[in-house]
Amino acid sequence: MSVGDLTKPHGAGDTNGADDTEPVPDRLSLGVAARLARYLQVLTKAKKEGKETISSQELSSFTQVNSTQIRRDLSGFGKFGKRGVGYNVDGLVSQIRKILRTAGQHNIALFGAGHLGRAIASSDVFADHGFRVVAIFDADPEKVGTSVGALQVRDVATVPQVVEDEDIVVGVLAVPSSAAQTLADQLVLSGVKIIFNYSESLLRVPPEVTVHTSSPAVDLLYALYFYLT
Amino acid sequence: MSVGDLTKPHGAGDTNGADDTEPVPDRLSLGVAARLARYLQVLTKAKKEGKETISSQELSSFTQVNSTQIRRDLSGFGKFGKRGVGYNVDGLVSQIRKILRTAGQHNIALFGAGHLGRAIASSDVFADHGFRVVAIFDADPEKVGTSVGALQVRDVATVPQVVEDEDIVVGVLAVPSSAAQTLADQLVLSGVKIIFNYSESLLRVPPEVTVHTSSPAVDLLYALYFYLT
DNA sequence: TAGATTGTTAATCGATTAACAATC
DNA sequence: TAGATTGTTAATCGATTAACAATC
Repeated sequence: MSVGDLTKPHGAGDTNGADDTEPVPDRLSLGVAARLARYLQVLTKAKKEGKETISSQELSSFTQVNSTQIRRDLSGFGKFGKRGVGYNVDGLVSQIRKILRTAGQHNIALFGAGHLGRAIASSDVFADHGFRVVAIFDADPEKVGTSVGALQVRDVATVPQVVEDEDIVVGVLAVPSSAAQTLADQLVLSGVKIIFNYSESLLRVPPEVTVHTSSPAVDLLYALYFYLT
Repeated sequence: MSVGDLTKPHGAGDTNGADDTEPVPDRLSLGVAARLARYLQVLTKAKKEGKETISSQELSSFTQVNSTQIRRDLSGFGKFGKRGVGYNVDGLVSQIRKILRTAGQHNIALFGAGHLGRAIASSDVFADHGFRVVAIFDADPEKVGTSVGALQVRDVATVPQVVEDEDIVVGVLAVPSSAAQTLADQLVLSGVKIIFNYSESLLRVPPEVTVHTSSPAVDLLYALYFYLT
């Protein structure tokens, strides 16, 4: 993923007047996109807890993002809030989904049927955001054919076929380091453009493919630093 | 964690001249700290793969951070690289650890002995960065006393005692949403200041406590957005 | 030497935030 | 109405990056 050319400020160049949803600009800046995704996470949880309305101040306390910035981020796309009241949780969720263009369903292939793989498959973190785990693979022949939730573990040899048949957009690697690069190569060959890496290895992929490496320890280091100082 | 007052630029106010390590400023800016932690993650993996030297360009390709910025981030603290060669991996790891003040060992208590808990306990993501899981808890009486790796699952009633005895700095919640807030409350009462939340719930904690919520789906949404546009 | 890569400058651009009028 | 919270302005400050001399 190149980072150099995504900087058009959101909302720039709008020419319409009295609507309450501005046209979504071509491309959000990296920061805005990241924050919107973050708001969405909190909103989704808030919705589960039955909250109907949320203020920028509340969103701020859960996201660590300044409340002015939250209002600014949102007001760039329309007037979603009610003064004196806050934002409607449901409404805001669908607005942000629209802005992030992730209102649809996206299919995930999961690699590794160990503890981590099973944890991911049974969790609804992904499901809440429109991602569905539609296939699980494991290199261990003994695991192939066994069930994980409603899915049967598949043989990794069938990856290209399954990617095509199931319209898979994201590959999630919950496998040992030793297996990760080979699987990444297969995913790339099969046309998958987004790889989520939970393994310890550094993946080498072509520039058009995005690898996101999970980094709980990095996040911890970061939190610890601000705790220690 | 308040975000408003951490903005002193790194390296500002230095008065020394001809050393190769500048004094570490009082507090890194949020961005620099986050990036340094990120570099550390890649360096740690590179080290495992036997790499002795790494260039800012290589670091850039694995971190998505511009190579100029990497050089700039590092040169703020000293001249760690060799022109024409790059950075020594080992050396850079210890320099960054020193800058982040996380060179020591820090103890973690893990909550939840399900799939996710076991995956975390058996992984070395944390161990690689000096974090050690020293206690595992579970609310299920049937699991208490069973083994997870070298550790025995403990009763959650013993949390305050264990936090004190084992000098626990971080609590990691790998439990269902329904249990998360209660455990967070207990951790706060026991004096733990950093909570890592893998559950689906929004945790309410006092301002001096930092909650980091894991958000793979948020990261995916973000990646997907830039893939779709 | 020739090639590579750092360290650093200088300029730009976006992010951040306090403050407050508008208004629910 | 009184209280609360949004939407927006205006000003500041930090992040970002191209470019290149220094030097391994």
